[in-house]
Amino acid sequence: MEDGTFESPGNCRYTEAGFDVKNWDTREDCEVRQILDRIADKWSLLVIALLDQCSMRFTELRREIDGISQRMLARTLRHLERDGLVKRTVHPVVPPRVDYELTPLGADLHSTIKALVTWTEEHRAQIAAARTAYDARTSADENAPAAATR
Amino acid sequence: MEDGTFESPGNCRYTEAGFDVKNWDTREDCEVRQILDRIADKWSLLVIALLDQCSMRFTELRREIDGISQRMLARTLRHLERDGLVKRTVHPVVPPRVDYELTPLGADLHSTIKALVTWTEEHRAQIAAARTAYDARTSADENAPAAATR
DNA sequence: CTGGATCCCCTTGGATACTG
DNA sequence: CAGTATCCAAGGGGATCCAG
Repeated sequence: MEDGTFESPGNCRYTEAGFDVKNWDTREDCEVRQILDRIADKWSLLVIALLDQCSMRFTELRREIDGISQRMLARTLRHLERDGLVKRTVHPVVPPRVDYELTPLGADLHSTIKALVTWTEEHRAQIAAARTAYDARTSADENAPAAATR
Repeated sequence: MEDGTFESPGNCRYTEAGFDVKNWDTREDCEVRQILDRIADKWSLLVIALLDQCSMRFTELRREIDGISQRMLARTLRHLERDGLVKRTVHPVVPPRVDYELTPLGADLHSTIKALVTWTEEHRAQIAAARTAYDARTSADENAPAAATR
Protein backbone atom coordinates (compact mmCIF):
# COMPACT_ATOMS: atom_id res chain seq x y z
CA MET A 1 0.00 0.00 0.00
CA GLU A 2 3.07 2.20 0.02
CA ASP A 3 3.00 2.59 -3.72
CA GLY A 4 1.77 6.16 -3.75
CA THR A 5 -1.63 5.28 -5.16
CA PHE A 6 -3.87 6.59 -2.44
CA GLU A 7 -6.93 7.11 -4.61
CA SER A 8 -7.52 10.80 -5.15
CA PRO A 9 -8.88 12.49 -2.07
CA GLY A 10 -11.44 14.45 -4.01
CA ASN A 11 -12.46 16.03 -0.77
CA CYS A 12 -11.13 19.50 -1.43
CA ARG A 13 -13.61 22.11 -2.38
CA TYR A 14 -12.95 24.46 -5.23
CA THR A 15 -15.66 26.88 -4.33
CA GLU A 16 -14.59 29.80 -2.23
CA ALA A 17 -16.16 33.13 -1.52
CA GLY A 18 -19.02 32.18 -3.76
CA PHE A 19 -17.35 31.51 -7.09
CA ASP A 20 -16.14 28.35 -8.70
CA VAL A 21 -12.51 28.25 -9.68
CA LYS A 22 -13.23 26.04 -12.62
CA ASN A 23 -15.70 28.56 -13.86
CA TRP A 24 -13.76 31.80 -14.11
CA ASP A 25 -10.85 30.73 -16.20
CA THR A 26 -12.02 27.93 -18.42
CA ARG A 27 -10.51 29.42 -21.55
CA GLU A 28 -13.35 30.28 -23.89
CA ASP A 29 -16.38 30.92 -21.73
CA CYS A 30 -15.51 33.54 -19.17
CA GLU A 31 -14.36 37.12 -19.64
CA VAL A 32 -11.58 36.76 -17.11
CA ARG A 33 -9.46 35.11 -19.74
CA GLN A 34 -10.38 37.85 -22.22
CA ILE A 35 -9.50 40.71 -19.92
CA LEU A 36 -6.37 38.99 -18.74
CA ASP A 37 -5.23 38.44 -22.29
CA ARG A 38 -5.97 42.06 -23.02
CA ILE A 39 -4.05 43.63 -20.18
CA ALA A 40 -1.25 41.13 -20.46
CA ASP A 41 -0.57 41.57 -24.13
CA LYS A 42 2.61 43.33 -24.94
CA TRP A 43 1.39 46.93 -24.99
CA SER A 44 -2.09 47.39 -23.51
CA LEU A 45 -1.03 47.92 -19.94
CA LEU A 46 1.51 50.52 -20.92
CA VAL A 47 -1.03 52.36 -23.04
CA ILE A 48 -3.52 52.33 -20.19
CA ALA A 49 -0.91 53.59 -17.78
CA LEU A 50 0.03 56.47 -20.06
CA LEU A 51 -3.56 57.41 -20.76
CA ASP A 52 -4.32 57.40 -17.07
CA GLN A 53 -2.10 60.44 -16.72
CA CYS A 54 -3.71 62.47 -19.47
CA SER A 55 -5.32 62.01 -22.86
CA MET A 56 -2.91 61.62 -25.74
CA ARG A 57 -2.95 61.52 -29.50
CA PHE A 58 -1.82 58.64 -31.62
CA THR A 59 1.62 59.95 -32.39
CA GLU A 60 2.23 61.06 -28.84
CA LEU A 61 1.61 57.53 -27.68
CA ARG A 62 3.76 56.18 -30.46
CA ARG A 63 6.63 58.47 -29.57
CA GLU A 64 6.21 57.88 -25.87
CA ILE A 65 6.15 54.13 -25.96
CA ASP A 66 9.30 53.72 -28.01
CA GLY A 67 9.48 50.37 -29.68
CA ILE A 68 5.84 49.92 -30.58
CA SER A 69 4.89 49.69 -34.22
CA GLN A 70 2.02 51.76 -35.54
CA ARG A 71 0.28 48.55 -36.45
CA MET A 72 0.39 47.31 -32.87
CA LEU A 73 -0.54 50.67 -31.41
CA ALA A 74 -3.56 50.94 -33.68
CA ARG A 75 -4.55 47.37 -32.95
CA THR A 76 -4.11 47.78 -29.20
CA LEU A 77 -6.13 50.98 -29.17
CA ARG A 78 -8.93 49.42 -31.17
CA HIS A 79 -9.09 46.50 -28.77
CA LEU A 80 -9.15 48.79 -25.76
CA GLU A 81 -11.80 50.93 -27.39
CA ARG A 82 -13.94 47.94 -28.17
CA ASP A 83 -13.79 46.81 -24.57
CA GLY A 84 -14.91 50.25 -23.46
CA LEU A 85 -11.65 51.01 -21.68
CA VAL A 86 -10.51 53.80 -23.96
CA LYS A 87 -12.47 56.59 -25.63
CA ARG A 88 -11.44 57.72 -29.10
CA THR A 89 -12.20 61.24 -30.26
CA VAL A 90 -11.64 62.32 -33.84
CA HIS A 91 -11.15 66.01 -34.54
CA PRO A 92 -12.10 66.79 -38.15
CA VAL A 93 -9.12 69.02 -38.93
CA VAL A 94 -6.86 69.06 -41.93
CA PRO A 95 -4.13 66.81 -40.61
CA PRO A 96 -6.31 64.37 -38.72
CA ARG A 97 -6.12 64.60 -34.98
CA VAL A 98 -7.34 61.78 -32.77
CA ASP A 99 -7.30 61.90 -29.01
CA TYR A 100 -7.41 58.87 -26.79
CA GLU A 101 -8.39 58.91 -23.18
CA LEU A 102 -9.32 56.39 -20.53
CA THR A 103 -12.99 55.86 -19.85
CA PRO A 104 -14.10 55.62 -16.22
CA LEU A 105 -14.14 51.87 -16.73
CA GLY A 106 -10.58 51.95 -18.00
CA ALA A 107 -9.41 54.11 -15.12
CA ASP A 108 -11.11 51.75 -12.71
CA LEU A 109 -9.40 48.77 -14.27
CA HIS A 110 -6.08 50.54 -14.11
CA SER A 111 -6.41 51.23 -10.43
CA THR A 112 -7.18 47.56 -9.89
CA ILE A 113 -4.19 46.50 -11.91
CA LYS A 114 -1.93 48.80 -9.98
CA ALA A 115 -2.41 46.57 -6.96
CA LEU A 116 -0.76 43.81 -8.94
CA VAL A 117 2.00 46.13 -10.08
CA THR A 118 2.60 47.19 -6.52
CA TRP A 119 2.71 43.58 -5.40
CA THR A 120 5.33 42.82 -8.00
CA GLU A 121 7.39 45.81 -6.97
CA GLU A 122 7.27 44.69 -3.37
CA HIS A 123 8.19 41.09 -4.08
CA ARG A 124 10.65 41.43 -6.91
CA ALA A 125 13.50 40.60 -4.56
CA GLN A 126 11.84 37.39 -3.39
CA ILE A 127 11.16 36.33 -6.95
CA ALA A 128 14.69 37.06 -8.06
CA ALA A 129 16.03 35.12 -5.09
CA ALA A 130 13.73 32.18 -5.86
CA ARG A 131 14.93 32.11 -9.44
CA THR A 132 18.56 32.21 -8.44
CA ALA A 133 18.00 29.41 -5.95
CA TYR A 134 16.10 27.35 -8.49
CA ASP A 135 18.76 27.77 -11.13
CA ALA A 136 21.47 26.88 -8.67
CA ARG A 137 19.54 23.82 -7.54
CA THR A 138 18.95 22.77 -11.13
CA SER A 139 22.55 23.01 -12.20
CA ALA A 140 23.59 21.32 -8.95
CA ASP A 141 21.30 18.38 -9.75
CA GLU A 142 23.14 17.93 -13.01
CA ASN A 143 26.40 17.45 -11.10
CA ALA A 144 24.99 15.30 -8.33
CA PRO A 145 22.16 13.29 -9.84
CA ALA A 146 22.38 10.53 -7.23
CA ALA A 147 21.46 12.76 -4.29
CA ALA A 148 17.89 12.54 -3.02
CA THR A 149 15.69 15.35 -4.27
CA ARG A 150 15.03 16.11 -0.67
CA MET B 1 -3.24 77.52 -37.15
CA GLU B 2 -6.26 75.28 -37.25
CA ASP B 3 -4.29 72.41 -38.68
CA GLY B 4 -4.23 70.33 -35.52
CA THR B 5 -0.52 70.79 -34.94
CA PHE B 6 -0.55 72.34 -31.51
CA GLU B 7 2.97 71.27 -30.53
CA SER B 8 2.82 68.52 -27.96
CA PRO B 9 1.91 69.80 -24.53
CA GLY B 10 4.58 67.77 -22.81
CA ASN B 11 3.28 69.13 -19.56
CA CYS B 12 1.72 65.98 -18.20
CA ARG B 13 3.62 64.16 -15.54
CA TYR B 14 4.05 60.42 -15.69
CA THR B 15 5.18 60.05 -12.13
CA GLU B 16 2.49 59.22 -9.67
CA ALA B 17 2.57 57.80 -6.18
CA GLY B 18 6.31 57.58 -6.44
CA PHE B 19 6.88 55.35 -9.44
CA ASP B 20 7.50 56.13 -13.06
CA VAL B 21 5.11 54.64 -15.54
CA LYS B 22 7.78 54.35 -18.16
CA ASN B 23 9.86 52.37 -15.75
CA TRP B 24 7.66 49.53 -14.62
CA ASP B 25 6.63 48.08 -17.94
CA THR B 26 9.40 48.78 -20.38
CA ARG B 27 9.53 45.27 -21.69
CA GLU B 28 12.85 43.74 -20.80
CA ASP B 29 14.00 45.51 -17.68
CA CYS B 30 11.30 45.21 -15.05
CA GLU B 31 9.77 42.16 -13.42
CA VAL B 32 6.25 43.46 -13.86
CA ARG B 33 6.30 42.29 -17.44
CA GLN B 34 7.71 38.93 -16.34
CA ILE B 35 5.11 38.31 -13.68
CA LEU B 36 2.34 39.54 -15.90
CA ASP B 37 3.41 37.24 -18.68
CA ARG B 38 3.54 34.41 -16.18
CA ILE B 39 0.10 34.82 -14.69
CA ALA B 40 -1.42 35.67 -18.03
CA ASP B 41 -0.16 32.67 -19.89
CA LYS B 42 -2.78 30.17 -20.76
CA TRP B 43 -2.64 27.96 -17.67
CA SER B 44 -0.70 29.48 -14.78
CA LEU B 45 -3.58 31.30 -13.18
CA LEU B 46 -5.77 28.23 -13.24
CA VAL B 47 -3.01 26.13 -11.72
CA ILE B 48 -2.48 28.70 -8.98
CA ALA B 49 -6.18 28.87 -8.29
CA LEU B 50 -6.45 25.10 -7.95
CA LEU B 51 -3.38 24.82 -5.76
CA ASP B 52 -4.70 27.54 -3.51
CA GLN B 53 -7.44 25.16 -2.43
CA CYS B 54 -5.16 22.26 -1.57
CA SER B 55 -1.94 20.66 -2.72
CA MET B 56 -2.29 18.36 -5.69
CA ARG B 57 -0.25 15.87 -7.65
CA PHE B 58 0.65 16.11 -11.27
CA THR B 59 -2.07 13.85 -12.59
CA GLU B 60 -4.69 15.38 -10.35
CA LEU B 61 -3.97 18.75 -11.86
CA ARG B 62 -3.91 17.26 -15.33
CA ARG B 63 -7.27 15.59 -14.82
CA GLU B 64 -8.74 18.62 -13.13
CA ILE B 65 -7.73 21.18 -15.72
CA ASP B 66 -9.12 19.31 -18.68
CA GLY B 67 -7.58 20.40 -21.90
CA ILE B 68 -4.02 20.97 -20.75
CA SER B 69 -1.28 18.86 -22.26
CA GLN B 70 1.27 17.24 -20.02
CA ARG B 71 3.90 19.30 -21.76
CA MET B 72 2.20 22.54 -20.84
CA LEU B 73 1.41 21.42 -17.30
CA ALA B 74 5.00 20.43 -16.68
CA ARG B 75 6.28 23.63 -18.25
CA THR B 76 3.83 25.79 -16.29
CA LEU B 77 4.72 24.09 -13.02
CA ARG B 78 8.43 24.47 -13.62
CA HIS B 79 8.00 28.16 -14.33
CA LEU B 80 5.90 28.67 -11.22
CA GLU B 81 8.39 26.70 -9.18
CA ARG B 82 11.28 28.75 -10.49
CA ASP B 83 9.54 31.96 -9.54
CA GLY B 84 9.03 30.64 -6.04
CA LEU B 85 5.25 30.55 -6.35
CA VAL B 86 4.84 26.79 -6.17
CA LYS B 87 6.63 24.20 -4.07
CA ARG B 88 7.36 20.80 -5.56
CA THR B 89 7.74 17.78 -3.31
CA VAL B 90 8.91 14.42 -4.62
CA HIS B 91 8.00 11.31 -2.65
CA PRO B 92 10.47 8.50 -3.40
CA VAL B 93 7.88 5.74 -3.77
CA VAL B 94 7.55 3.06 -6.39
CA PRO B 95 5.15 4.82 -8.71
CA PRO B 96 6.55 8.31 -8.40
CA ARG B 97 4.41 10.74 -6.49
CA VAL B 98 4.97 14.47 -6.71
CA ASP B 99 2.93 16.98 -4.81
CA TYR B 100 2.57 20.61 -5.74
CA GLU B 101 1.47 23.31 -3.39
CA LEU B 102 1.46 27.07 -3.30
CA THR B 103 4.22 28.80 -1.40
CA PRO B 104 3.25 31.71 0.85
CA LEU B 105 4.47 33.94 -1.95
CA GLY B 106 2.21 32.17 -4.43
CA ALA B 107 -0.78 32.37 -2.12
CA ASP B 108 -0.10 36.04 -1.63
CA LEU B 109 0.05 36.62 -5.37
CA HIS B 110 -3.17 34.71 -5.82
CA SER B 111 -4.99 36.84 -3.33
CA THR B 112 -3.77 39.91 -5.18
CA ILE B 113 -4.88 38.54 -8.50
CA LYS B 114 -8.30 37.74 -7.14
CA ALA B 115 -8.97 41.45 -6.93
CA LEU B 116 -8.59 41.57 -10.68
CA VAL B 117 -10.80 38.55 -11.14
CA THR B 118 -13.42 40.10 -8.93
CA TRP B 119 -13.21 43.33 -10.91
CA THR B 120 -13.79 41.43 -14.12
CA GLU B 121 -16.75 39.60 -12.65
CA GLU B 122 -18.29 42.85 -11.56
CA HIS B 123 -17.78 44.61 -14.86
CA ARG B 124 -18.37 41.85 -17.35
CA ALA B 125 -21.73 43.34 -18.25
CA GLN B 126 -20.22 46.75 -18.99
CA ILE B 127 -17.53 45.19 -21.13
CA ALA B 128 -19.99 43.08 -23.04
CA ALA B 129 -22.18 46.13 -23.60
CA ALA B 130 -19.21 48.16 -24.79
CA ARG B 131 -18.28 45.47 -27.26
CA THR B 132 -21.79 45.21 -28.61
CA ALA B 133 -21.98 48.97 -28.99
CA TYR B 134 -18.60 49.11 -30.68
CA ASP B 135 -19.47 46.36 -33.12
CA ALA B 136 -22.78 48.01 -33.92
CA ARG B 137 -21.06 51.36 -34.43
CA THR B 138 -18.46 49.76 -36.65
CA SER B 139 -20.88 48.01 -38.91
CA ALA B 140 -23.07 51.13 -38.99
CA ASP B 141 -20.12 53.17 -40.21
CA GLU B 142 -19.79 50.83 -43.13
CA ASN B 143 -23.37 51.61 -44.19
CA ALA B 144 -23.20 55.35 -43.55
CA PRO B 145 -19.66 56.40 -44.31
CA ALA B 146 -20.60 60.02 -45.07
CA ALA B 147 -21.85 60.80 -41.58
CA ALA B 148 -19.55 62.86 -39.36
CA THR B 149 -17.63 60.77 -36.85
CA ARG B 150 -19.17 62.83 -34.14
C1' DC C 1 -1.35 62.50 -38.98
C1' DT C 2 -3.84 58.24 -38.49
C1' DG C 3 -4.27 54.35 -39.67
C1' DG C 4 -5.30 49.86 -43.05
C1' DA C 5 -3.16 45.93 -45.95
C1' DT C 6 0.54 42.71 -46.69
C1' DC C 7 4.42 39.90 -45.84
C1' DC C 8 7.10 37.31 -42.72
C1' DC C 9 9.35 35.70 -38.57
C1' DC C 10 9.21 33.79 -34.15
C1' DT C 11 7.03 32.27 -30.02
C1' DT C 12 3.35 29.74 -27.75
C1' DG C 13 1.22 25.80 -27.26
C1' DG C 14 -0.97 21.14 -28.86
C1' DA C 15 -0.11 16.05 -30.29
C1' DT C 16 2.58 12.26 -30.05
C1' DA C 17 6.16 9.14 -28.65
C1' DC C 18 9.57 7.77 -25.43
C1' DT C 19 12.07 7.26 -20.58
C1' DG C 20 12.66 6.28 -15.40
C1' DC D 1 2.94 8.15 -12.42
C1' DA D 2 5.67 11.97 -13.83
C1' DG D 3 7.75 13.83 -16.81
C1' DT D 4 11.19 14.92 -21.39
C1' DA D 5 11.98 15.33 -26.51
C1' DT D 6 10.38 16.16 -31.04
C1' DC D 7 7.46 17.81 -34.57
C1' DC D 8 4.09 21.01 -36.18
C1' DA D 9 0.14 24.49 -36.57
C1' DA D 10 -1.82 29.03 -35.19
C1' DG D 11 -1.38 33.50 -33.82
C1' DG D 12 1.25 37.58 -31.98
C1' DG D 13 3.84 41.05 -33.43
C1' DG D 14 7.47 43.77 -36.47
C1' DA D 15 8.55 46.10 -41.11
C1' DT D 16 7.02 48.16 -44.98
C1' DC D 17 4.00 50.22 -48.25
C1' DC D 18 -0.12 52.69 -49.20
C1' DA D 19 -4.55 55.51 -48.46
C1' DG D 20 -7.72 59.21 -46.55
